[in-house]
Amino acid sequence: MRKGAATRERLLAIAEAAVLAKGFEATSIEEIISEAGITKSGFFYHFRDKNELAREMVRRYVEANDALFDDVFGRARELSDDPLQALLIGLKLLAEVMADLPNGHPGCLIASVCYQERLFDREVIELSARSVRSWNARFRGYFEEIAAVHPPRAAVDGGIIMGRMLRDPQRLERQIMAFRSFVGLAFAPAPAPPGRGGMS
Amino acid sequence: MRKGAATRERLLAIAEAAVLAKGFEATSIEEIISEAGITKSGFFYHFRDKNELAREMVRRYVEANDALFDDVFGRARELSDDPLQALLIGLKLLAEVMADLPNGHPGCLIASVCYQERLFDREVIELSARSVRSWNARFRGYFEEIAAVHPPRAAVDGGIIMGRMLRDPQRLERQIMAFRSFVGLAFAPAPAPPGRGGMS
Amino acid sequence: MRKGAATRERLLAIAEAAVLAKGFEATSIEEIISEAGITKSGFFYHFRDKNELAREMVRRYVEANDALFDDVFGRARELSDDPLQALLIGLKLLAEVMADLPNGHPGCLIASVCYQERLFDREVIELSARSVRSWNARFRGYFEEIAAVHPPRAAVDGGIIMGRMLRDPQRLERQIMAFRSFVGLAFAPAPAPPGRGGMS
Amino acid sequence: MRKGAATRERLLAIAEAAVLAKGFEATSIEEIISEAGITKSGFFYHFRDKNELAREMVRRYVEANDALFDDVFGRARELSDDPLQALLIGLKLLAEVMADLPNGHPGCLIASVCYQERLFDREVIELSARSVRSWNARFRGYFEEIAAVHPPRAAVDGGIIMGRMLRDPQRLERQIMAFRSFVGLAFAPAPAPPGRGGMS
DNA sequence: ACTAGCGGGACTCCCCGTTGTT
DNA sequence: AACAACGGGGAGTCCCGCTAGT
Repeated sequence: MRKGAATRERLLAIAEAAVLAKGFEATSIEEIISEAGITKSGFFYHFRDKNELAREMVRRYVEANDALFDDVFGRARELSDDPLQALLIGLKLLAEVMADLPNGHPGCLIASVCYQERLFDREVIELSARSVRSWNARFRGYFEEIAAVHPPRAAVDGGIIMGRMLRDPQRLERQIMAFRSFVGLAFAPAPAPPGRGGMS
Repeated sequence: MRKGAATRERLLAIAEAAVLAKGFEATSIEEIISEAGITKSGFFYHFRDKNELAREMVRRYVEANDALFDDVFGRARELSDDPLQALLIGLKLLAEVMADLPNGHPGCLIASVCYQERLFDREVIELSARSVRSWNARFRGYFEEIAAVHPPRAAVDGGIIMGRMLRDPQRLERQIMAFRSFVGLAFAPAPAPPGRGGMS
Repeated sequence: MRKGAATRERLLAIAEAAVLAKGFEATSIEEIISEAGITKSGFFYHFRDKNELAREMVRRYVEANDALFDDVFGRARELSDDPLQALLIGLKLLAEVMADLPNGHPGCLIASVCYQERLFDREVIELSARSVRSWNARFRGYFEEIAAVHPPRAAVDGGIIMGRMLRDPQRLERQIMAFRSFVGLAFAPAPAPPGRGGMS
Repeated sequence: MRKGAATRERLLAIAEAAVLAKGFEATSIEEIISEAGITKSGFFYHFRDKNELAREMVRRYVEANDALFDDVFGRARELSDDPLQALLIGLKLLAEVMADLPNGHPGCLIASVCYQERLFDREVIELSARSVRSWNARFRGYFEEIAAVHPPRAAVDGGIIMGRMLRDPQRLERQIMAFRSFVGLAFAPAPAPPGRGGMS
């Protein structure tokens, strides 16, 4: 019972690393178990099939990620009462965490899933989509808190990956426009941001 | 010879769609040829092996993408002499192109390659990296032109995917910091329209 | 110990149904235990291996069958002193029993074994053969009793299955000839009701 | 094209022999190909999967059987104008054919299928049922021709196997009753067959 | 510019049975 | 009387690529 849980955890960790490097289909069970030092029977005792492995892998990743975000932005919150300052501090902390990873960020498991969506069952891709939506909600929440204090000057959101994951075709368009307004802000003479009418 | 080129093109198109949906490893030659209506021998007449298919697929994708960018930003250039205005117009045009795609952007083949890098030979991933670098160079060029005219207020660039593709672990950190400065700009003292947020 | 016997009996019943539907090899232990609601270890507590299950299954089936025959023909005997009448009564009773089974006769386990003989150890197929021989002996006995009273007009016995089970290649030939003499009798000059025909 | 058909035929013959000896599930593809002297790839070139093998195997068996019956009873017909005599001759010829088989009748593939029905797809079991029905129809036809000339004295038909194959639970009951009337005929004083009222 | 037929080698999944524990 | 965890060993499927033809 105790040993079983440890084995299971090891399998998930090994699988995650392999999937990030080669994709899900290209990651064979044989290779996972050979690294874990058990046999196929052991693997199939813990996971009924490869898709159950995927499910648990994604679940694990999402949980870890949420915990990290909660931790980072929670600590940031304690350092400043101004929500804008808190977010900026949080992002700085996050950047530091990422910078501390030994060989770069291993990559986003969700993005990997998204580019092989046909391989996974409903549950896995719903899990992924839900997780993306929760990140979205988190930042939207922060922005609304900030907007209540500081008047905003521009709007942002997703990208190609989010558009795929959430099945929202307009998201890419909005994202390009957001980048555009960022460019506008970055180079604009201090006040007077680029308005819609004056440009296209 | 004419018929051959058409068959080859069909194979590449079918393969690209399948790879975007399921990844490269999960896309079998057998499935491509069955959709193309030829036999395996026919496939191997056109491509010596699966990696040559990948190579030509990526080459095709990069060329189409570069042509699109050249077209969009070239036309934008003709509409304004100010490089900042030109970039903003170009991005607007790009967003329109993306919005016109029937069922959303099919996804980025390069990103797909990036998340399965172990599967491809040197040439394919170099091709991809070169392409990413060229997009980078393109925008850097634009930014430099702009900076020569307008004093900049912040700096930008990549993300997780770029970091992976170009093997530059610090890029993610820089990207988070860029997003951070964007947030700083967006809410800095100055009036403007309200917005929502997110991250890719 | 009481609970154990019940579990064991349940296992045998589930196994018998599954074997009749799919054959012995196709009936996995895993599926039996899942239907019985226990684990594999529980199964191996009751049966040392799969062949012991087969043995006990066949033994159980043969015993039940013999008991049924003893009962039916025993009761028939009490109803008439003439052995021919007794046999005819017994067959009628048997037909009634079969007609009362809810969804038809489940099939003959012995026939099933016979068509997968390579899968079983000596003991199982000997058990089966002995059982077939005992049915044979039973009917031969009845026939001899009858022949002592009524002069016979023809002779009968086995079929393909019996031929296989008893390893007697001539049996099929004899069976066809028996059917032939039956046909001869049925249509021989003498009045009687009309009929339809077939063959097993 | 020529070589392919020969290989395919060999595979079918080997498979049939093995299935008759051990059942379908217990007959592994590996063992078939090893006897045929080719590799698994060769096998899967000819049959998409194991069930397609089963389908073609049954189809082949039914065709051969029908051809044999047509031949035997056709020849019998030419030897006598009386349908009863023709059937009796045909059965004699059939018995001779069976007796000439080197090591006894290999067994009935249809019976084998019938005892593992859960393993096969719809098409296979329908094929089998259709074939059984066609045997039935054949004999019924003969009997009707005969009955038109000779007044019949009893009725017959199927058995356990037919009951299973055709999903007709009453068939076994009728079969026992047929055997009963046969016994009655065999031992009855020449005329006056056993009537219903006088016995049960 | 293709096709038929097959080799060789995974990969997923499953299955029977064992060992240690309760 | 039964469970957790795993060993060892295929079975069936599929896939990439080659050769010989046409």
